[in-house]
Amino acid sequence: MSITEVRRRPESPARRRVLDAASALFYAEGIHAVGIDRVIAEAAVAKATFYHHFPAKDDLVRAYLEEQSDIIKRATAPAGDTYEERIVSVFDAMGEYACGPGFRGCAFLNAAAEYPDPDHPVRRVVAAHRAWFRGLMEDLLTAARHPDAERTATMLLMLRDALVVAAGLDDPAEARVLACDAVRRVLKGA
Amino acid sequence: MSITEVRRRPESPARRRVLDAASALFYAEGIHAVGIDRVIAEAAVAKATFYHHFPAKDDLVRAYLEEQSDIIKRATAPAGDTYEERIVSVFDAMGEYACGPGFRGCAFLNAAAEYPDPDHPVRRVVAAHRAWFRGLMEDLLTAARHPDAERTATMLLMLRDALVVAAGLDDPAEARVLACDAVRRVLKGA
DNA sequence: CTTAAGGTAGACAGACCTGTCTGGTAATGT
DNA sequence: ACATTACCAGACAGGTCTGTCTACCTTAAG
Repeated sequence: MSITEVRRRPESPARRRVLDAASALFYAEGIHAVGIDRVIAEAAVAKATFYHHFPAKDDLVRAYLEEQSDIIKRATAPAGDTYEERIVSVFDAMGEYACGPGFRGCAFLNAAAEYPDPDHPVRRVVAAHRAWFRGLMEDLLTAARHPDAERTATMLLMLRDALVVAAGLDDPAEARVLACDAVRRVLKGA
Repeated sequence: MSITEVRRRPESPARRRVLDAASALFYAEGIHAVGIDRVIAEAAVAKATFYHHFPAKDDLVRAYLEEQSDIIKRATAPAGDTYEERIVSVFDAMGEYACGPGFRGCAFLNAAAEYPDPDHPVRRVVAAHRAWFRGLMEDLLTAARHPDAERTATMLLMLRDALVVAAGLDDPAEARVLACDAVRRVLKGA
């Protein structure tokens, strides 16, 4: 499997349709609640084709979460003059997204709730995404010579969790405003 | 179904065993992942007996969450001299519990992840529990004449979510300390 | 031209799911 | 004495789950 090969067939249409259908269904209804038959029907793909691209359902779940992680990483661009503005801008963008239609909490936290084993490949993707976010926060803090970057970065990761959970269960607009406010208070209170 | 009747048979042994087995299994492995057959086998109860006490699986799930909510409410006793200490004590107690064995995040958030419909009875129990916690925080804040009790109470609810999520996915001891610290910063930054 | 890869359609196996039903036992309150 | 209630054992129905398999079609590279 050379790089050339990967480039030559970076994506097959059938695989793309499967991943799109699975992403929408898994996120909207939960992973265990959606069967393979539903996915292949929605994707208009033969069963053999599905199992050709994804040897098992868990591989599809992993691909779904990895793609979500990539999308979020690409869409996350801290903006602002001060380090505080840059950090708040990340939370505000997340809050804005959470106010859009079809938001149902965090795909990673929802998935983790369905996979109890921390060593499961799916949980590893969740852990990797959270580690990425925490690293982003720590980078922004250390670049600004924040006196307590490590601990504060973990707190900001926790506030991320708070935002997506509250936005999924209660009022997203309120969660957006309060999360940004809480971020400012946490940054100031160091 | 008079009060006398309810008092006379407040609990049957078989129902108790079912609820205990279901609580352990649902929390440890997830709700959709555990079938009725597993529950009745673990509870050593006949299938007809189970369906006699719980007409459908969702009734069992609701009873499970309602009992968890009652247990938490009974175990939650804010302690301390200042209002800040009383609030932090609640978070510290939650953090201590999260450091114990078998902790796998918040039963309510995990359940909500598996029930997408906000109007579902299970989701209503989740909403009621969260509303109780937020109300407890608001009461403690208003009793201390906090200038921004309503908004701060919601922030504290969000920090509760942050604590249970982080404790379930990362290091519970660290989550405990950082959550308490974040609570203090949020209270001071009003 | 041949071969390989990707695709379609759908039957099939074997397990597990929820929920119903039959039939019988034991205790209890009236 | 009688009726109700709780409980047990387990068969059963109808559906869904994951995953395998056969059989055939199409396209493109070597």
